Amino acid sequence: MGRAPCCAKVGLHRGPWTPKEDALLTKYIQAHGEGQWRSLPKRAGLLRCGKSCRLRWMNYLRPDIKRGNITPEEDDLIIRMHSLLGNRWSLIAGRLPGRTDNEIKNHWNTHLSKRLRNQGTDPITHKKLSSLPASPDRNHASRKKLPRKKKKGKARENGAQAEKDELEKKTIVYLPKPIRISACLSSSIPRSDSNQNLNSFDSNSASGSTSQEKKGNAWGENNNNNNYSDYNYNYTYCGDEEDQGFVGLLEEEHELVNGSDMEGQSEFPTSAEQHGTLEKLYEEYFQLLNNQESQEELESFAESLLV
DNA sequence: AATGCAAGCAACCGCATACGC
DNA sequence: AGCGTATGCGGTTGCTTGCAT
Repeated sequence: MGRAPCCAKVGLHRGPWTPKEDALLTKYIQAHGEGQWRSLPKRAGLLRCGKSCRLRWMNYLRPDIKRGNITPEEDDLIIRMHSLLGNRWSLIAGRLPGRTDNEIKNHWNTHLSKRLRNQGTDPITHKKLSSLPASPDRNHASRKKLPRKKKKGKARENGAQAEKDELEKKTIVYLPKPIRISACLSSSIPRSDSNQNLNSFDSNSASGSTSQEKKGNAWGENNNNNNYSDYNYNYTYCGDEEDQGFVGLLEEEHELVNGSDMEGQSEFPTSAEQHGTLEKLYEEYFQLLNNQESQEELESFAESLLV
């Protein structure tokens, strides 16, 4: 179906944001809340496209964002989550309060994948690399050797995608595709009312959240009663084939197994508790990894990451 | 001090999907 | 049911910075 570009490209600013633009955007969102990204720039007096505003806000300006200093614990959790979820950066970010999907993605591409490779682990499959040369790294080192081109675009359909497809054929790892829960639940939550759920946004909740959860309080009010329901809202898992795929994925992690009661996994901690979120999750996962008795528990843990 | 290269990261782009009409 | 719009996500690009030569 035809689709209008997200913005008229003419006359709009691009590239790095200036402090003035940041201030305008912040001020506007403080006053009016998030959402309505398309019309926001105009109302806020910004010469940016809505997409750009959203991204800037989500990845940089939100008050709850932690920047830099990714801890070894976070690293480890990212690696483990990646082994379960693949490149679902927003889902991974959703379990790391204050981290954005972009930050995690960048961190992965620049540090973690490299580290895994150095440790003899394939960063894509998380399996031990054979003696074969490592798969080509698509990050800077390799890319910089090529002349810079203005255009990208269909890269996915071309070389990169072909390479990826080839890899997937070899590894046969079927990842579940997250879908919006409203497709599965009869009582869907309306999406674009910027005044709804004002209290549901946890100022410490992760990025990668949907507009739904982000509406409202980004300013630290209502820090009690926080919830992470956006993932309940946004992602559920209701495909049979893909279920099997996911199980298949888990089965490849043979050592995985039993552990704690996963009841309540969908209940995330309040902001007061969030400091322990990462630690708890990590511990839970670690227990599962080390307990060889029940694969089901691990599966349910993994599913809880999606639901 | 100047230059080139690599790393890091912010931002852009296209696509997928939900939703409203 | 079909179409158009809004939003979110992941892949990719390109600018900035730091380091090596």
